[in-house]
Amino acid sequence: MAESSTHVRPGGRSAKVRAAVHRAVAELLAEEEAETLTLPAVAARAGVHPTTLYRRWGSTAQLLNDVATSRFTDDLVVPDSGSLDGDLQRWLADVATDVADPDTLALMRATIGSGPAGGCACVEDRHRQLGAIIQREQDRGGQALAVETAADFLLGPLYYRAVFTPEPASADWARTLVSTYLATLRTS
Amino acid sequence: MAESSTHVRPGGRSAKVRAAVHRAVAELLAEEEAETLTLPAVAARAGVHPTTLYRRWGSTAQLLNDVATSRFTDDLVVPDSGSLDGDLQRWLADVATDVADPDTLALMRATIGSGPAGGCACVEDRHRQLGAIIQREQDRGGQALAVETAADFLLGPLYYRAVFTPEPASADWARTLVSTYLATLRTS
DNA sequence: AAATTATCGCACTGATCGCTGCGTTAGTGG
DNA sequence: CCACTAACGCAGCGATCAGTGCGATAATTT
Repeated sequence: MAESSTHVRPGGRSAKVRAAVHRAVAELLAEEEAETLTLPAVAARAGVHPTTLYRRWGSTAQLLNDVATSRFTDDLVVPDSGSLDGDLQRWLADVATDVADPDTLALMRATIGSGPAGGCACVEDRHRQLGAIIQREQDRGGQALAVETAADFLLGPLYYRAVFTPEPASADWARTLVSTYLATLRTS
Repeated sequence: MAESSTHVRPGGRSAKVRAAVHRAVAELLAEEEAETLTLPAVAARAGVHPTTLYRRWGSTAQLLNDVATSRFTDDLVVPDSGSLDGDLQRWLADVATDVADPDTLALMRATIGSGPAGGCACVEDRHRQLGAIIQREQDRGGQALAVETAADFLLGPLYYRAVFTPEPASADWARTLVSTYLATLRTS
């Protein structure tokens, strides 16, 4: 409603505040328990007045959602290795490395706990990237894979290990996972 | 430290308070956002004085961990269907049904967000059950499977769907997952 | 049955959170 | 360069949270 009347102002200061707040959230989650992640605490760490946070984000849930969406959305274009196998190996290894970082993991946990939509914000972009890889294979003349099924078998175990087990998966493990998955496709 | 001098007292009242508090946590998580899950709020819902919660649990993180451990630990013995396939199908379908419940999901999200050990508390017992099923197959003379790998392929996609996607998996989908997994084992 | 002690309820205090007007600063368009 | 307005800082106000002695209750032991 009235989307033309609200002039968004992404200029210097707003962007700077936003970046400082995002960094503060990441830092606090990295060093302390999620319990202490309150708006005044984030404001103090970011060197920003608490009022700003109450106005722009309103609650820690919305703030976390914003941070997570921003953090887990990269314009990264997966390099074309020429084959589906190569593309998936490289991509999933990168994802595994990213998820293995304790700080990243802390952000994911907090975001998941902030609400029902929290989990989606963490993997939304990964789904998009996986879809792009599969689409590329299809354009190459290869088989057409279901994105959902591929996500279940590739992202599923990866994120499961990260969130539900004491130690996350490695990049090598991710590559093995891709090989196993593709082998399954050939035999079925 | 002096573990023999502190007599644990699981008698009537303590157990009653504990049950009321656990129920209150589940109720509040089911109907409200996780943000409002504070110790006084839980106490009010449970009809218990807040002081009791501060003394026995100390923080919402520890309380959630206790509730989750209790909730996701059932002495349920998986019925012996005679085959690994049957055992797994039945068991994973039950797990899927359990995880598909919105209230259960809310408890899981909150527990994950409460700390690094939160996720483990949710699946610890599932791992134990899976191990028991695999051990039974081995005793039957069947193949010896790695529990970790089986968990990756079975629990992984299931919990991934539940936590990271808008709608969780169904029992039928879980059964299909078991079939696919066992087929993979035969061809490798 | 009486003594013991773990556990809970009550009253109370400081600290902090969530939030709201109001003035000021700094990007944006003419 | 100037007007305009979105965004931020400041001061301050309830409300609630986290935590602490102290007495009462009830489970356990002797």
